Amino acid sequence: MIKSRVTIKDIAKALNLSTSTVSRALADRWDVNPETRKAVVELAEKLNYMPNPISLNLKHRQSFSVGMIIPEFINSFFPEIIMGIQSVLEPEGYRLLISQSNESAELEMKNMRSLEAKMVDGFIVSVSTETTDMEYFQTLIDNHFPLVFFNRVARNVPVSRVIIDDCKWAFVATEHLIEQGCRRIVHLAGPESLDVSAERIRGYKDALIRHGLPVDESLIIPCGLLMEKGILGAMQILEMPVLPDGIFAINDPVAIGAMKTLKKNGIRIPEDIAVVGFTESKMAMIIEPNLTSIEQPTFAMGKAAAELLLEQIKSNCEVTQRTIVLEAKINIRESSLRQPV
Amino acid sequence: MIKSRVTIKDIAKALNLSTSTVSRALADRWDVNPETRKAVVELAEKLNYMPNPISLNLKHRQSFSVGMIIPEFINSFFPEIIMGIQSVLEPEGYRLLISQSNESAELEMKNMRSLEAKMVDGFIVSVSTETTDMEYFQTLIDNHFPLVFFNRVARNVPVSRVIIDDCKWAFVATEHLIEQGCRRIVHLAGPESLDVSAERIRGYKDALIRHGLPVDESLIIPCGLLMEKGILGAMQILEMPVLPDGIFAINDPVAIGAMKTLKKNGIRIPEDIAVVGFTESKMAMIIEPNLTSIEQPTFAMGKAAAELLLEQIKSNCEVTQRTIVLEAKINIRESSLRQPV
DNA sequence: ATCGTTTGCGGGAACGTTCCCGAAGATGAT
DNA sequence: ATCATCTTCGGGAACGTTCCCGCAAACGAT
Repeated sequence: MIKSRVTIKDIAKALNLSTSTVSRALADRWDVNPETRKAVVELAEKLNYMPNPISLNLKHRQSFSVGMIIPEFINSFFPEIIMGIQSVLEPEGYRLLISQSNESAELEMKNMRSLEAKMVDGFIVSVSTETTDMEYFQTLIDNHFPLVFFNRVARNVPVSRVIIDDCKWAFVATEHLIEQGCRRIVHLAGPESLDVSAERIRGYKDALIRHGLPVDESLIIPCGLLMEKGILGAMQILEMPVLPDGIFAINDPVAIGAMKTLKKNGIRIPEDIAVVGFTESKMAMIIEPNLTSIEQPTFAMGKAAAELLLEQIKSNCEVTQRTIVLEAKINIRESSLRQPV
Repeated sequence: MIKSRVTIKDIAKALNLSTSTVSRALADRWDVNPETRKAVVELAEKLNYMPNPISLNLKHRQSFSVGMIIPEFINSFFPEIIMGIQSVLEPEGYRLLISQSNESAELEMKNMRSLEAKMVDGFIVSVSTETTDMEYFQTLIDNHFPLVFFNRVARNVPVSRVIIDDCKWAFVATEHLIEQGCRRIVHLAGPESLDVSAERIRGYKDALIRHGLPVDESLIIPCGLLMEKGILGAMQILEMPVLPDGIFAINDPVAIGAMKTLKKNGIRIPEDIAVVGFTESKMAMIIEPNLTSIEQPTFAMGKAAAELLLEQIKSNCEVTQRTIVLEAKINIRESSLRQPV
């Protein structure tokens, strides 16, 4: 490999200077003759000198890279968050190492250990559905290792996080259905292990109670996060003695799976059953009727998470445990529109 | 930051050995007393010693990371490829640094230079639609810098690539429409700057000719890659004096944009116009009717690209210029099915 | 002339690791 | 007993950079 880059030594030798002086000249220090500096800078330019980042890392005992742990990135949710993170990290000279857990706690742990061995300066994490053991995270925190959770946060761990108010927006989604005349609303719930699932159930119940509707636990169907689960959920709905007139789903794929199944069984949406999803996806605009959904500020979320992490890294890891709650919004579309707003 | 890791020195000091001996013991060299080795290994284990990758990088003058340049990753196409790449790179101890060009040649260049400064050991690239200047790539090749293109390859550059036979599969898609009885087939074409666009046009024309159909240049509508472009394309179609009876689109988003517009204008799919997309996406199964599409072997593509690159890196960058052509397949669904197969 | 002070530069250690080379002590052969 | 050989280990340079320290020359002030 002929990748012998120009080093500071080459410049020093060419100009008959010491490496120290060249280093200081390039760093724009005061104790170097303006003419010397000029010569150094010009030669560096000419030779296309780029400082070797690896040796700098060794000096600083930092890798200037951060590890990201996500469950998947086939849906556009996490890619959009990554874009937000990169927009902060890139200008600051940090690299992002992305690692998928495929919803497996074991792989999640393996990836984190691997990234730790690679000396990342911090972690940005969205936990898998399987993750229950918080010991490792706790150890990181105890060692003041920079760590930020987003979206799916670990329970009972004192750590910085970037989230939306899932309860509130589940409330908004459910309330919207009620306003559209729904009186018997099913909730296709997420995995129990996830904090967001519980929060959204809470918001769903709150909305029912607020509007004087009964909370019927049998209307809360544990589903999951995938489209296939939505199909299964819809099949359970079809077997109900009394059909519901509204569905609030944990996310868009589940909502869409349910819609496909219901439609196939001759149920009209939104006339018979109105549907609302969560976490805006491209698919919402493609399914017919278009899906009403809660839109999360993905880019801003990534941005905030990265900023929070950099703050921790740069502040020599003082314990700046903070929770940032971002705003979301509801996109009302045909799947829930029974009457003009 | 209390990230003082255990170093080889710590172990040496604790056991009253030299760093050389500890290094050799951990590297399982022959010239070290079995008892000494045992002591070293055990203490390393106990102290949870992890070799500092940065100092190793400095020694090897390699960063053990590869840069990836992609136009976007909101669609699932590139994420799936990334997964394929990671499956190869991870076990070999290489990191992947992903960088988006947002279809901008300028940003693409900026990102590549930035990654070069970070001393990546190679590049895996899918060029942006804007990229026309191949000089930089040529320079890399001249310097024997490890480089692999996939999917969207640079023209006229002698370099390794991983692709599918776009011409062939465009042929298959078009032929399928012909077999379904289509006689007047529109092609919603991709950006002219892209190699794949030209290849798919060629395959489209070949199929028409092979089946004795006229090639009408006015039926080739330059579109782009986004759903919005598909909508515009469909609007052009609607203004045609004679409507076509089939559409072959450059990709799924364009096909779906077109379908939505056509449906809105009362055109039945596939009865009036049959539609085929390209590069299988999740959306194909969601749009109604479900979209017939050409499915690319994304994971295998990423895997092959990574293997090709590692081969170049490890072989000290000998010029192993190779082109790997992978198989694809057609998924026939309702959007093109006029008669049972 | 003598003494501080400024200005500009170089020496060398350090970051954590590997690896070449040499040096002991033990062992074997003559 | 002598010498070659094997075994086991340590010294030290190197990777590219920064940074602390010290040193010399030039300068001004006394």
